Amino acid sequence: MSSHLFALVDVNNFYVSCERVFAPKLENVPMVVLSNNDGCTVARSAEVKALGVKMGTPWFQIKDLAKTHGVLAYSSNYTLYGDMSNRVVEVLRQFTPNLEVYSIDESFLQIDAVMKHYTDPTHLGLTVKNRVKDWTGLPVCVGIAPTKTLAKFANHLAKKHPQWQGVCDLSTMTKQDLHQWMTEVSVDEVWGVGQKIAKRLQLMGIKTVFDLLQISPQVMRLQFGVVMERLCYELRGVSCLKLEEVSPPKQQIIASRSFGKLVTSFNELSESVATHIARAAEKLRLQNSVTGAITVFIQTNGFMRGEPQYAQSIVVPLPDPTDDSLELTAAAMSGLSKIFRGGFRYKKAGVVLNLLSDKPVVQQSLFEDMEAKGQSAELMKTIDEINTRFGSNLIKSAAMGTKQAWVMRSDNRSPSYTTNWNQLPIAY
DNA sequence: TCTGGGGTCCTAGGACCC
DNA sequence: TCTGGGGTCCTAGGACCC
Repeated sequence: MSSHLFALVDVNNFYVSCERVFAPKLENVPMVVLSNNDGCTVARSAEVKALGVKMGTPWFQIKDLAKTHGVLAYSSNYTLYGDMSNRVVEVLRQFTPNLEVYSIDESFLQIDAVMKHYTDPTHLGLTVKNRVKDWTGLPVCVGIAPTKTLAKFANHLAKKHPQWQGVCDLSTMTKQDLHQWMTEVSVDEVWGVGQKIAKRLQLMGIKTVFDLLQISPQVMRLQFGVVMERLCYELRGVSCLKLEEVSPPKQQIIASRSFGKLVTSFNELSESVATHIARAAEKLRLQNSVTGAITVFIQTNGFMRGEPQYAQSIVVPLPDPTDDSLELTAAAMSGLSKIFRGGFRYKKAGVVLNLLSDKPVVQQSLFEDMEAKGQSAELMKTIDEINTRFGSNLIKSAAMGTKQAWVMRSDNRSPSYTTNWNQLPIAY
């Protein structure tokens, strides 16, 4: 098996750092960046994190604390952040073309092929970090490991332990040291473990990353599903998640906003929906795409207990796929009129453009068809693997549709196992 | 004894991410 | 009083067809 080496490069406190590049006097000043309507904190400086302010905390809840500690608050400027993000990626591309832009402030680099230019992975990491700082003014941390999930973990360690100067390489670490670090980090820090799963893990007595490492991936598969199974393999150093160099085409475009004030009338809602359609349609044309159906949704403020709640959405199919604002607006209005109810105070409205997939329309399902299309080898392998893992002839046949692959159990309870075709674990 | 069974598409909802 | 916006993937189950 070929072994990989991934580096995750992540800008520290991205939005805050962007603001600081253009206003150096903000360096070391406690500050936050706020979301739309100045509702939530979406970025916190290190000083504010140290005060215990969590990501996403509503601004009104920390206003007093902010006053006491002289915390400055900035409204967000996404144009600026997008521009800075591009600059960082340009610098990273100097190191390798094998790069995945994972989010506005994070990129994965596959670095095995370029390691020969460096004394060790840490050397590469430090070089990356320093060059990004020199060329963009932004501070980054680098996590290096044989899988993406472990690289995430390494990045987390790099951020928490300044003595490493922002670079943490797990690939050359001894097993004992790695396990020691894993016992010191809570399992909810793992990439892919959110609130709900963390809670269930807690109940099972799994508290640290190391605890999770002790459970076999097959067992976790039965309890939690295929995503968790992959995660467990990744923690063990078995790479299941590939580098996604070319970002797949979007499946949907969303435009939505909360209202500054609650609104009650159809007219107010229709005005905002029209605005959202205009923004979404612009994005749509920008990527030369068309939509075959749009979703319109409206909702009241779920935080207001005791207030009558209403949330509804509707899918409006379009007779012909289009990117035309007028047609889309007309469709959206007809949808809105169907879901609008008077007597409620609305907080949010939005639209979703459902993009047409360029995947083949249905491939008739049976296995022989796949054989003809030359897709059976991989499928057979997968079936074998599943049968081996579950210790019996669980799988009878398999098929593939537009979005999913599924397999039939030999006991005819079907479909027992469906999964996104491209997302099957690729290594064991 | 067992009320048809297999195949496909679609939607809703849950979970996660930044 | 005041609680973001934009995405992805996976699964279960209903509708429908023959």
